[in-house]
Amino acid sequence: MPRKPVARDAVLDAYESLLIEVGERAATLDAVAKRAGVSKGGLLYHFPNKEALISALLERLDELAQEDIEQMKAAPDGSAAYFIRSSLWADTPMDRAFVAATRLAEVAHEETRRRFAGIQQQWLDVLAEDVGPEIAKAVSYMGDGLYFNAMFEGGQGTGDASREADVEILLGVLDRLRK
Amino acid sequence: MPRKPVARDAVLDAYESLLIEVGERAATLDAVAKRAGVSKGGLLYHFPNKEALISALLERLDELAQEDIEQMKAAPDGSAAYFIRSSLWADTPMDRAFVAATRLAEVAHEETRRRFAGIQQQWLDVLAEDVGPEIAKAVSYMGDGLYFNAMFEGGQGTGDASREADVEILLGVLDRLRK
DNA sequence: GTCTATATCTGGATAGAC
DNA sequence: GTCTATCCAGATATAGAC
Repeated sequence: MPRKPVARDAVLDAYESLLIEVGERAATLDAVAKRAGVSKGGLLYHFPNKEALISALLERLDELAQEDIEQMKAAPDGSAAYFIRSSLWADTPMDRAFVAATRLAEVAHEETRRRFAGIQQQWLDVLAEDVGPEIAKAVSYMGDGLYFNAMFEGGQGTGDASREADVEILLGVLDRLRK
Repeated sequence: MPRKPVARDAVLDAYESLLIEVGERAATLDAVAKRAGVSKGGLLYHFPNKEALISALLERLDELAQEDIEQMKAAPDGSAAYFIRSSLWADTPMDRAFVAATRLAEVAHEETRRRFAGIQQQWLDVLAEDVGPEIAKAVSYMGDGLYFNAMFEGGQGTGDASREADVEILLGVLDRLRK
């Protein structure tokens, strides 16, 4: 099994962090290299160009999303409740990869959008098994709304208790809909 | 009453369109000038720098948002239903200004984010009058989720009937919650 | 594998002619 | 008011030394 070099991962982590913290525009190769503690040349050895960096990020996102879907399916109180709870920023590897990728999608990166659509659809399918197709839509949109709102407010959704309260409210709404 | 020059509006329209269609990154002064049919120098006569362009866009957004809030309050079947319906991309002046501004918010433009938060809060207040604070949250998030999803999929949410069906579903869910 | 130096290009902005 | 010409900074990417 070929082990990936650590420097490569460090670069990818740095790129991800910068996308989250300062946005796509400021996540330059210079900034990424500096954050990762390598030179620009060093960075470009691992990722020949910026697209390669993006591709690697999307690969990572897909892997983490698959794991997340499994977790969701196995959630004891149902995938819908799991989904709503996980729509809160928790700084997990999945959250980080997802938000980072979102920054790219906004910049009209088509490949990124396609990936999102795929993940989205899988979520919806799992939700439909739990609560049926209609409520699945409602849950899916609520979760997305929560997610995007949290993203907007402070770069990294810095610990605001109000969103957590909102999660409780949405879980309450879900219960009402289940009946 | 001082009439604003048409060229100025043309420039602003061009900037808005480009933000929607190609994203923040590609909405350069060059591109905006070309789209508006003026030279870069001509553009910079009306807007001395890019920030001025952004400010003007946010002003426009605020004006349109205030009008929208009034419409929402006056909606015959309640503000919640109005809100859900208006979360679909309809290529209205309001939609255009909103989505364009979203592109900036993603790029971590703080002023833009503040404006969004303000509008968001006003919507929530109006919704709460209609359906109470809890359901207001649910409706708000569903609407936002719908909005962002539509935004993501094709630059301008090019006429897909499936989202319209989703609106009907969400209206149905709203009815169930109202009881 | 990683670094330095450098080439190339593009975007934002200024200066001044018309 | 609008244009052309130009400057400057910063971003991507290449070349080649170590």
